[in-house]
Amino acid sequence: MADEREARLEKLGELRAQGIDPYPIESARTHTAAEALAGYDALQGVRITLVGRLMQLREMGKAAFAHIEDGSGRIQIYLKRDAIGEEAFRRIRLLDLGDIIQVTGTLFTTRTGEKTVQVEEYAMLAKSLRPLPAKGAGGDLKLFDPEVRYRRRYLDLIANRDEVLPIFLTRARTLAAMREFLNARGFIEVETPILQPLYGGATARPFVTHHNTLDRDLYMRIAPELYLKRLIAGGIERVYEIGRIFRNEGIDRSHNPEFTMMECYQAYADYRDIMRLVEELYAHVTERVHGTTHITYQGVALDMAPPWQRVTLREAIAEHTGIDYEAYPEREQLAETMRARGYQVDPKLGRGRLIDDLKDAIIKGPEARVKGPVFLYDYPLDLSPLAKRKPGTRETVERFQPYAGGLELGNAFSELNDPLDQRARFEDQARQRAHGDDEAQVLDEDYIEALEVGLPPTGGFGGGVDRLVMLLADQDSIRETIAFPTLREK
RNA sequence: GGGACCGUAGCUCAGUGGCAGAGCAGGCGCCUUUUAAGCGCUGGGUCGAGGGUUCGAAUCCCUCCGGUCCCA
Repeated sequence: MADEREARLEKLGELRAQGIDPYPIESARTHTAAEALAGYDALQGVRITLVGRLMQLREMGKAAFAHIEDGSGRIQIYLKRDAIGEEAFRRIRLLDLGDIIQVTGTLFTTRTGEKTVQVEEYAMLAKSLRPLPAKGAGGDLKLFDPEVRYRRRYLDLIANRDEVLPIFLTRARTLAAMREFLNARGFIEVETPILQPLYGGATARPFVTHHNTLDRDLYMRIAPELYLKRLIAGGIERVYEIGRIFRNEGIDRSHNPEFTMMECYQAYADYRDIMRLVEELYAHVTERVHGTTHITYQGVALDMAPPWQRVTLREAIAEHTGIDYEAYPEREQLAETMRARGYQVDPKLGRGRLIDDLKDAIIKGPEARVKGPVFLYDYPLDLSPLAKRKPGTRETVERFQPYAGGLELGNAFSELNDPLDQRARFEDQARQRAHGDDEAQVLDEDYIEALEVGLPPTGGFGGGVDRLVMLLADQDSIRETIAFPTLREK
């Protein structure tokens, strides 16, 4: 047959001609495949009805073996002419791999020892019109083309279920464990605007959209931060939000334009309190997902149990690169020192961004020395316009980032609550923007007004959920953790 | 943004200037405990798209589209 879809359409037509609805409403499952296998002894002689996708079919003249797979797993079925009747047996030729069927019968064990349903009746539940990825060596379906896997994730889940499904289960458990932990500590889950008149809370370019009735542009949020802190100002002392955020930037193994962020804020806390919160949160989530805090990420053993190592950014960079950036207070001095040690220096980047590059050099890539889990803390002020200055310093803020396995997991600080300082920081950002940095943050008058009403001393954290799932599922690409990652339009 | 590599049947892949191939999947036939079932026969291609070089292009060149990896 030239076209398999045509062949399947013909079979569909034959079913209809025989008065059989190929897409009936009713199904009547009594057990899942896993329940049938697990309850084999108790189910002896009991008529059970299972459903599932037809994954294999081996016809043998007057009998046929097949495997069906439901959400719980796979089970073999045996279709014997003498058991199902002449007419039903002839109808087997109208079955195709991929069809979703229902079988009723009793359990038995074959000569080769496989628990199997001896079918008495079967019915079509949904006719499949397109072929599945084919069996390869070992009898398993094969689908390797990443483009097909991401664009048509359903095929990926059908063909690569054992590898792919656990990742999404890890994702679900991660989210549930986060909420469990935060709820238990009195954090209130809230939802704040995704469509924002101004974007803020992070250093990134936004997606712009348009509201027709208001006839104005709105921005997809790049972070929920400024709204969550408004709620803290309103007296909700512990808040968190888990939701999608959008950053108009490149796509690579650790970046997707839309991704999931968890941000939490706690009044009357500072960044040291938040460090303890974060390490306990991550240990709890790891424990819930894996049953232990000991994990392996890309071959590196990590223990997520508190306390995590704490190293100042300055010390970490000095130890692993030999460059003490505090010794080079001017941008050009630092740039010269970096060039002398073989680092590429982007002439457009300011001093803070150069320090950021040094940080990446010790964390990411094959040369990375810092495996973690670790908190790097005390960051340059000009990179952190929403963080509070460290007492006794001029250019350092109370900020930290957790890292594990080379992954940047989040960002936290003692929140800047001085409205006058905040205004000055925004104005500095505006100057950086005027110098061509289109990721610099924009001044948000309404947010400053909230600070003027009064934001208590507050510690906050924002963490990437997708990256945490990468860590916990031992995946090296964020695309494996997102059901439908962003791809170019084909 | 730069570089390298990849795109051939439903899937996984060979083929690198001379008739478009294999395994599995599909179709037909045989087979009543098989399980990568087996045996026999068999259909299936815009070689990502467009342009160029050549007597001749899946193969060489250019542009574009999509993907992967590395770098920024």
